[in-house]
Amino acid sequence: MSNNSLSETLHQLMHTYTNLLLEGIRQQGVELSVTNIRTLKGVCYNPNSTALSISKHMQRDKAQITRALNDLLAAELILKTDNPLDGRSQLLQLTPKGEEVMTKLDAAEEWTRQQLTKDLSLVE
Amino acid sequence: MSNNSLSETLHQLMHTYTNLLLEGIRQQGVELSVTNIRTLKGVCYNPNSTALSISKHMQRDKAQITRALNDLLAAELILKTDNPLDGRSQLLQLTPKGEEVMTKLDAAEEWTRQQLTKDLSLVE
DNA sequence: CTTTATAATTGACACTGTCAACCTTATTCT
DNA sequence: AGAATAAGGTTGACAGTGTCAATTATAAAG
Repeated sequence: MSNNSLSETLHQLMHTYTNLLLEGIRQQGVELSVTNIRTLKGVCYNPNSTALSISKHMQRDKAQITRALNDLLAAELILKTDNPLDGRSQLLQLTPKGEEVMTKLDAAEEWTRQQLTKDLSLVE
Repeated sequence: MSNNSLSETLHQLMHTYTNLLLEGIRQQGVELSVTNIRTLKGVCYNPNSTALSISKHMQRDKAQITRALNDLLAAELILKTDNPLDGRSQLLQLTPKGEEVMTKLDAAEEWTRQQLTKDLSLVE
């Protein structure tokens, strides 16, 4: 009768989580897509990262990373500096504004986790 | 340093699972998108379902359901019959071909679950 | 110095999710 | 009954995500 497959459970969980996360992010006054946020976090947690290192570390398509980084640059959340070791790539780092956003994201993520836990506890 | 947030974990899990699932589905010779498959399963597990009942049961946008049902109709996996109780809606059911695909999907999903478990066991 | 490999970018496309507008049929209210 | 309102379904439009192939510029190898 009802469908309790792993697949459906995961999709539902992801749907719920993503919408909660976006709500939390908007509450913090941040106007970024989830993809861009993940990329920003990638820059934050990988010092001296390049586009490729983030792509590999996060197992995401490098085209996607390039576009996300452009958005983050336009929003002045990250900086690109020439890589002294390789003229083809640039090193990435957060701007102060990027750091600010990161703390807001941490708060949003923690709020989301609490909301999700709350929802789950209702299921018991 | 590294990013072990719930958000990133969920995204990675979903990415891995979806790709495995698609691989399993293709192995079974089925050429449907995940969305269409989920909708087919919705029809299967909700007898006498209508587009709206599936939309509500799966918490998905009814526009999305309409389009998925059209794809499933075109693939001759489901049938629409006039709803005798409401001239606005139609009842949905699987065709024999749809039933066949469902058994393949069950196999694909089980295979996917095993692959995922295998991957997880490697992490220990 | 030519060939080959790598970092990054760009274009193109499929899939997913969401919202608003719309059409048709039911229902409700006088 | 007839008008107003609600509900089922469809369509159009768009943002976001993921993937692949081709391209450009630089580095490394022979």
